[in-house]
Amino acid sequence: MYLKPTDSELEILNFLWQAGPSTVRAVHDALSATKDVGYTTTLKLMQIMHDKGLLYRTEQGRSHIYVALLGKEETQQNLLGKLVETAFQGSAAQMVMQALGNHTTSKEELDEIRELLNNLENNR
Amino acid sequence: MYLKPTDSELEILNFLWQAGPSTVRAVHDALSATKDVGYTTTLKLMQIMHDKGLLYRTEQGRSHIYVALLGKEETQQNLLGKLVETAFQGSAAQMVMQALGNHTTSKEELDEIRELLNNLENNR
DNA sequence: AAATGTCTACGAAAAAAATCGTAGTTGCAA
DNA sequence: TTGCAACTACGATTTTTTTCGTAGACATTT
Repeated sequence: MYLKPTDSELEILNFLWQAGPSTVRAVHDALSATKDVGYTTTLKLMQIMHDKGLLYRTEQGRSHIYVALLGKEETQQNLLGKLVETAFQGSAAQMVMQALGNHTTSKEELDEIRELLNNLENNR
Repeated sequence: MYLKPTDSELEILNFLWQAGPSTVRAVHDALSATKDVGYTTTLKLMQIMHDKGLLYRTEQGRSHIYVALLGKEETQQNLLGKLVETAFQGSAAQMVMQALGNHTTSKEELDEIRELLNNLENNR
């Protein structure tokens, strides 16, 4: 069964996806750069995530090294799917239109998307 | 300041967007078709949403008629923007690719998106 | 008029998330 | 060896969200 990470958990996962296996200290230092939060809060969150099976950890001297057990793409997929369902009545296209219409997207990115569209239609 | 609706609140908003001004009864009947929840729960939620300024209401005899104060597109935009930021590092294109790659989208929808892409590039 | 049904209001509890203080361990430096 | 720094564990609290029971008001039915 899939467990939807909370917003705080997602912040931690994001860091771990980008940085790879990390200590609580490393995660906390990164988070506290943008957010006012105590060290033990981050620690506790990561402990809870470990309990839930979202993170794996190994001992490293007197500290722990944590690793994300959820894949980045897998998680993005889940969150996205949920949003499409709950806020866009299941229409991914509807959502895509909104996203493209209102965010600034470079020509390169648009081209990339166009290519994807072509592939999708060809493989239909 | 924008208030992010919770998941339950979003369900109610969805109904109101689709059905227009409605009584608690109407909302509840719709929700309870797919979800097991008591009438007073729906009532309370809508009262809270009213307190928060998410819903407007008028008296109608001994009941109330509720109207969504948040626009549908505006809300979709907000939720989407937040997801792009928190789960896709701000890249809408990245998100679009994931969405299109993994959801079933009809040829018509794909064509519509392609057209949007063309317009976007032309107006650059 | 009495009983029944349908509302709202309101308080409170339950559940889920987030926050943080304190205590205890261990390594390292003075 | 004493003290400081960096960890974890854990309990408790706070905040947010969800849920629902009870009470009171007002129509409608019998």
